[in-house]
Amino acid sequence: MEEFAAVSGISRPTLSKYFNDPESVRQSTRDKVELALKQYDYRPNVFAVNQNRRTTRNIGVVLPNLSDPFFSEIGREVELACLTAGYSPILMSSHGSPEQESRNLEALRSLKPAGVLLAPFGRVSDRRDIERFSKDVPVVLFDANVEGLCEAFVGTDNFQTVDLIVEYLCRSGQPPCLFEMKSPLNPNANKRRQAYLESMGQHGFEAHIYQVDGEGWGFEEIGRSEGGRLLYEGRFKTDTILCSNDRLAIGMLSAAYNLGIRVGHDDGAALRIAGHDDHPFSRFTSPSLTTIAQDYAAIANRAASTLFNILDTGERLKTREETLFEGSLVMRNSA
Amino acid sequence: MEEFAAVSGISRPTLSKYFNDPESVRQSTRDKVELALKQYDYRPNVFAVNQNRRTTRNIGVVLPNLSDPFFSEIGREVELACLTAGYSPILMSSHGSPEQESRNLEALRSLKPAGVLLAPFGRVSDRRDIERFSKDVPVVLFDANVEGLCEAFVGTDNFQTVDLIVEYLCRSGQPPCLFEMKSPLNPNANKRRQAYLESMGQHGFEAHIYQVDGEGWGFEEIGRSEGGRLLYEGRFKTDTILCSNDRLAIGMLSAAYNLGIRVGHDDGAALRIAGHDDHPFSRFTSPSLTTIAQDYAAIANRAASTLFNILDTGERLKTREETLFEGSLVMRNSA
DNA sequence: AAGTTTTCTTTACGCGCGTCAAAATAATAT
DNA sequence: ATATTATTTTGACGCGCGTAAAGAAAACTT
Repeated sequence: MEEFAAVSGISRPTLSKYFNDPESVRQSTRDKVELALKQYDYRPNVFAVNQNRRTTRNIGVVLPNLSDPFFSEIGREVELACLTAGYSPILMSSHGSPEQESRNLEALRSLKPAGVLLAPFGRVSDRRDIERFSKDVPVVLFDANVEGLCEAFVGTDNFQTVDLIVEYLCRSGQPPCLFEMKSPLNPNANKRRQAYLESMGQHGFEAHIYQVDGEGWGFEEIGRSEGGRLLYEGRFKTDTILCSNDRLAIGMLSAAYNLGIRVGHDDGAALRIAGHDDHPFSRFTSPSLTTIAQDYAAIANRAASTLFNILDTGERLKTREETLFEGSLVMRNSA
Repeated sequence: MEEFAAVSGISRPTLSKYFNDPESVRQSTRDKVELALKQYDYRPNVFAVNQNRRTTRNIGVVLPNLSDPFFSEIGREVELACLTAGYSPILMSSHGSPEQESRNLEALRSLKPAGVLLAPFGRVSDRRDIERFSKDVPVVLFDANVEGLCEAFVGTDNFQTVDLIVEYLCRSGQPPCLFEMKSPLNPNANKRRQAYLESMGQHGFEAHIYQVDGEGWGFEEIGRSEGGRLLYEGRFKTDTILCSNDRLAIGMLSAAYNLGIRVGHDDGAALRIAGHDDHPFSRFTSPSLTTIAQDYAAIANRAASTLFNILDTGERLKTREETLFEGSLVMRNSA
């Protein structure tokens, strides 16, 4: 930097100022720097820069599971938003393990991130770890909520979306049963169950909930084996099944196919299956999956901009914000 | 560190030595440090540490597209291998864009990584950028090769895998046609075409290759629209189609379903479809997809250990290594 | 026990940059 | 043209650690 200061004709402290914020120096000097920058391609040493700053321009992006295309897509949106705002996103996947989530936060700590965008596991997350971390670093949650923690939460209004699809299913055929896991990892699943009950009540139909065992992130497999078993045994009270998420639905579609049950909304079909999330693969299932599309982009951008606001003003939010976006019905062939 | 040296009764330089490599100090002092470590939870400042080292213990892991579950799974394996070996993986996705790949390498440069594990785009990658980067940092390629560049390449033997599935298909029914994209981004696709031609020749059958237009990473969509068109027009010369990868096959299965064509290897079926890669979703398609399983774990671990060897010895490989693992046939219901 | 080897302590410098205070300069206002 | 304000320069210190040299201490050898 010393050398670059020499050749650019600008003093080192001013250069330092420039690299921290180009707008903070006079136009004429900015031009000089940028001219020299073209000839000598100097770049400040990341480590030296960050050593002296109390906080960096890094943003931690922590996702529960990158192997799930849902998260990798929303992660991409978030990453992009960080880049656009001049921050450096650091992507971390917790690989389906809440312990890894805590470890990721701990690892982030030493990178002194300016803020963190966290899609937590929810109920399974270690509340204390998240709480402790968010004391030191501003955290905005998205996708899954952890009640009362962190600066803000951005997600989808499950009551709106579930009502949307329940209403559609009731209107177009038999009222739906709900198919879900017995002990959902995800708070959204619980919201959706409540929403289902509420919505069925409003429409004057009896609710039927089918909960199956299964652990971990193998939703498709659970949907296929357990959902298939229920189908085989003829346990569902109606011919319409609303799955708590698309991955369960994908598994159940697979099971139905193997059992020779025709799924769809046309005359020859014996079963309707619907999902939730508009998973990237849901348009390629056989038949294609009727589902609810969450507004990935809106959620990601709002979460990011909420965080950037906190960072810009330099002060935490006085009251915790919760923003819920509406989803939309995606009508395909399975229901 | 000064303070921690005081309370632990160890001099600061020795502490520094300990943190660089705990094995490098005497057992008794190691115990003292670790005892003190429990009471005072001191951790060296990452940035200060890396500022002084010419190279860090960071490993860049660059993948072409995290939205593809194939890559996210192999990425996970690689990450794990790095962690186990005591390195810090830094995951980067190029989001389907070769330009982003170059940008990722450029961004990695300032993090002074000890080495990089790169799954390149292949033909579309910017050879010069990769070449220039690998001059400064040891790079091991995996999944897709870039001829002659970097220290080593680890992947799958497409000639073995394609021959395996071609042989199976020929033996169990009509010989397969090959379905692929016109201008594949990926060198593996080209290898597979060659392998298909070779294998068909060996088995004494006529080869039929169907190449379709389409750009980008929407393989499923291309498989469905273009593959569906070919199916609809009855263009395939045999009733067996080998898709260049699973994602194309998934799209084509979807198309076949929509056209009312029954896919499978039993009597009532009119079409057989096979894929390549054992994509995480291939077991949940309708019907489930017969395909080739690559040995993700072996590839990831070999790529990682090759890199670690280079880092440990401190010297580049004299001759570029190419390691190809064999894949295995996964017989399911689609063929 | 004396000599040898290994490991540790002391002391000191430097990495590349952020940042502060005082002085110098440039831009703007009167 | 002079006073005022905004910006830059000079000079200097410190961040937290790696690392080198020389001497002290501990461990091992025979």
